[in-house]
Amino acid sequence: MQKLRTRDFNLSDSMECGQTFCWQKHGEGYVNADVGQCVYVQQKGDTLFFDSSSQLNETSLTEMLRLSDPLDQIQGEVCKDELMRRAIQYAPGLRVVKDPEFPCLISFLCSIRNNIPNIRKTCQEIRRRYGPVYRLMDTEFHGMPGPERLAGIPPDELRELGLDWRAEFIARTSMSIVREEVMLSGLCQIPYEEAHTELKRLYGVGDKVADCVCLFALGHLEAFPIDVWIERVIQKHYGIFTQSGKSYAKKSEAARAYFGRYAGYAQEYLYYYSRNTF
DNA sequence: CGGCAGGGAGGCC
DNA sequence: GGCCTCCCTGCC
Repeated sequence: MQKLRTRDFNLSDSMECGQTFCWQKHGEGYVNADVGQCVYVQQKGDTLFFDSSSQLNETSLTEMLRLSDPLDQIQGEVCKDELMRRAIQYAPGLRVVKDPEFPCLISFLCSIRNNIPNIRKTCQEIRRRYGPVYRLMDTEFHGMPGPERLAGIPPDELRELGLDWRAEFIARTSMSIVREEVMLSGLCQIPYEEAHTELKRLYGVGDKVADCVCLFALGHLEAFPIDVWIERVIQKHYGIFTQSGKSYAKKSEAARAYFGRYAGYAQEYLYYYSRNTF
């Protein structure tokens, strides 16, 4: 096990807040097998203990967990009101993750009108049946298959994994990636709006899923995904976000204008806080 | 007046 | 949630 000292970071809050389906609880820590290898991390106090199936340096882990994000500054900038102050206080060590693009995209296609346990289950079923196997800590872990593999599976076969009608989204989106109709790599270097528009060209990817990929995989920290929970928070506390229009685009744009360049972090704090306390 | 873009509503997957 | 279709509105 390697060691990495951290500050202002809480692993379990970051893993359990609902932002990632690439990381899974394992023993006293969490495992991510979707990065071309298998990575294990656990936290004791301010120290992270980590291990991996091939090799992983501190820099890579720092990127995956966004440990270099200036959290003090971020929280200072998004803390615009009393509710946000409480939401930050509820999980001050919560950081946005940086998950790999394709697995993140697939997991959020699985999330469409689905509950978290079932999202985890269906994602894991895809990994178990089609993904590469890694060995770590005397245990086998399956990672998310790549687009080439997924595109070759008949939608009906995917459907039976519990994916139902989402299978069509996954099959067609995977095919589009294989055909390079949309280039996932590269979307982190172009502006958020352009990446969002580009992602929506994929069949099954709408405003919300595109924002999740922008935030959790591409590092576009201004992305503000609006799901039913965040929508409730908006209705109850941020009526101002609906003043210039009730469409998704207008509301998320208003949230970005209000919270600023780190609106995605604000969304995470609000999401986690509201789901666990309201 | 017509044509057409944009947003809301409902049904279906 | 996303897609599709229908319908209303607003605009030049």
